[in-house]
Amino acid sequence: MPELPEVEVVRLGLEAHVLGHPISSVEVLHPRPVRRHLAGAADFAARLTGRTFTAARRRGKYLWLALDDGDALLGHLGMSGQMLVQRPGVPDERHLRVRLSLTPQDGPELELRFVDQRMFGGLALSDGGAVLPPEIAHIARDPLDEDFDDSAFVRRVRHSDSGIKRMLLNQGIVSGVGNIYADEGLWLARVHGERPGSRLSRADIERVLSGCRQVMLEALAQGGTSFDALYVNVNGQSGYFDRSLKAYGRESEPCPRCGTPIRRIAFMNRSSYFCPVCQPVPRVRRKPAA
DNA sequence: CAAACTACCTGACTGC
DNA sequence: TGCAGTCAGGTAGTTT
Repeated sequence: MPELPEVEVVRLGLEAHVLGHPISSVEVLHPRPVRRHLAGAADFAARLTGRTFTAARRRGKYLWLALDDGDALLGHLGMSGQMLVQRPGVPDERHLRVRLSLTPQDGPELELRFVDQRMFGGLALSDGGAVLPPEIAHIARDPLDEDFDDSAFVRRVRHSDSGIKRMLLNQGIVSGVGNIYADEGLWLARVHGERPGSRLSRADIERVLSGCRQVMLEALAQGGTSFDALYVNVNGQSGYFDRSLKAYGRESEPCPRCGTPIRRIAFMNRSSYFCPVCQPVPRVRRKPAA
């Protein structure tokens, strides 16, 4: 499940491999991943053909490839998306959805392939989106962005009665954090995800932020190992998941800090994992007497 | 107007 | 063996 670190690894791989090579053809094999391109698949293909990528950028879990004329190819990996850089002739992946053929001035042809089993992700051509696509103007900066405003985040959290995990997952407040890293960051900070923002101290919120940063930087360090071989590791998977998670997916296993079994609860149609001792469940707030 | 809910998708897995 | 049901979860759109 690609969250910020996985998307950043993909961005680094794209930056290393696809910039400066004219797009010679575009093939859309399934309409759904280009559904956000309202003019349709044929227009999507026609408008990309002949153009060249000049930069690979990211905000949160969105990434985009700037084009030489100020537009951009905007992408999101959704739940299962991958960007693969392949030589032509390598057999198509089972869930290959879009193929961009690139023709470098010198050197062999390349393909940028968008592969996505579940098709929650997608690609679109963003008019004027080279610097920041207008389609994602509502997406907040992510905690690894040097311009992320910690004190504004703290203020916003403390002015809301929403649970802290809900706010971590709200990409309009802070981007890049998904269910997995939210649980890990909260575990590191020893804060329960259902504690209302308004009842957290400044220090609590700062610990949550730094917890999220820590776990995302660790994942990035593990996932960003080698992408200069072809058959790029531009795939939205980091080796982080199985190895280093402390809480997520570890129901009934001992908390690495105190040994208490990790608990799982339903949350927003998904799961939350936490240590009931390190991260005490907030006392249920009683409604004011009528 | 913010918060909460639902649709979108496929494949791995579980239980009968 | 087969098949229905459940789960995974980011985002946008809808409802409350």
